[in-house]
Amino acid sequence: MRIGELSKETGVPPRMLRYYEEQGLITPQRLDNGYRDYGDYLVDRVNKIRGLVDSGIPSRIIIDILPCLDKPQTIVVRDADPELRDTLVKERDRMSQKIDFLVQNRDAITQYIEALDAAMSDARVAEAS
DNA sequence: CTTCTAACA
DNA sequence: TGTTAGAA
Repeated sequence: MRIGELSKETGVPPRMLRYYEEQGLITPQRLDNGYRDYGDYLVDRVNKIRGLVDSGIPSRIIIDILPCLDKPQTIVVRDADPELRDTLVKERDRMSQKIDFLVQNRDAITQYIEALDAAMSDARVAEAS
């Protein structure tokens, strides 16, 4: 598929899809006319990349994590970089923190929705009488 | 009409 | 990141 379709499928603007490529996150094939040609499997990959990017993980780290996203998790570590490990641990902890934050907000919203429903229910009763 | 690159705001 | 230019 071409960039427009992948953009619709993933919700990632074409501008960013080209940027991902520039960062080495994805390497689409090229058509005879020079247009980028994305395989269907890239839809899933782009969504995962976006998830990582949205989590605030720098692209250089994402490039290293990308292999872990592929189904066969045959992760072969050639260079055990202690600095990278440290960075990833920090990023993972930030993610956990963000998740906890989201869970709290979700619960708060859920409670508010329940209060809304109750209020609407009361209003309906009042209007009926 | 869609995409490409490069560059500006 | 959005947008715009001219070209394919």
